[in-house]
Amino acid sequence: MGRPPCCDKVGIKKGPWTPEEDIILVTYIQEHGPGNWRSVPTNTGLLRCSKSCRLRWTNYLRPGIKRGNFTPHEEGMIVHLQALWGNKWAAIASYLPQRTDNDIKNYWNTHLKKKMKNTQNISRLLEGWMISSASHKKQETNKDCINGVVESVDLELESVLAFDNVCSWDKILSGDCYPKDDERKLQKQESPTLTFFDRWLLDESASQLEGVIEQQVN
DNA sequence: AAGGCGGTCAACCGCCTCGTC
DNA sequence: GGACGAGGCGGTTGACCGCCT
Repeated sequence: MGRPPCCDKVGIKKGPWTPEEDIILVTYIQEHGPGNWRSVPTNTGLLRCSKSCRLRWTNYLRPGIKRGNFTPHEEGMIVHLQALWGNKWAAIASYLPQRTDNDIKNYWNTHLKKKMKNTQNISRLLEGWMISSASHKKQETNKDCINGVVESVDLELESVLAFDNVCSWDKILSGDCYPKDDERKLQKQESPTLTFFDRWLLDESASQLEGVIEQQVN
């Protein structure tokens, strides 16, 4: 016998919240404050599970939530923190107080994971070329060239993980680099119109790969 | 015009953690 | 120390939307 559900499923409404339900929930929380979610459905008459009420509040209705596009800085923070901690979305969200863990998780799954995969694929492709070129006459030259590209990929990765060159990787690992310091430093910088990944995928990698391919052909 | 398809994101599910008794 | 309950968390789902054919 497993644990009983958090609330009686009979008569519980599911699916998207209506504006009326939102108003009821917000009004109640403004009067009583968030917490004691178990009593919220009973006291408000909402036909929602207590968990659903909490989730609606924390992910959507809570004041101070920033919606819309993520800035390059936020993107860099997410990539960096995800690399450090893995899928600890709540911990990552604590460094981005205007974003919810759900938002960050969705953004990672729909945008960043794809970009990271592209980067890894290109890196793997280059390594593959390195192996296949072993029998080639220009083996050493190619190897050096491809090694250089792979190295630059690593360096770029390191730089983005280090908040776009604001903080060194060593410092981050040692815990000497905190988001608030970086925010101040970043405020002095021009905001790039493209993210690192966009720039890298569009420009840097394209031109470098062209060079490698040209060498392979020649 | 309409059906297919993929991307996005709000919401749900079930497990985990922590506090209380 | 263990049972129980509430809240927290991460993975997953499904509705919706826009684009493509």
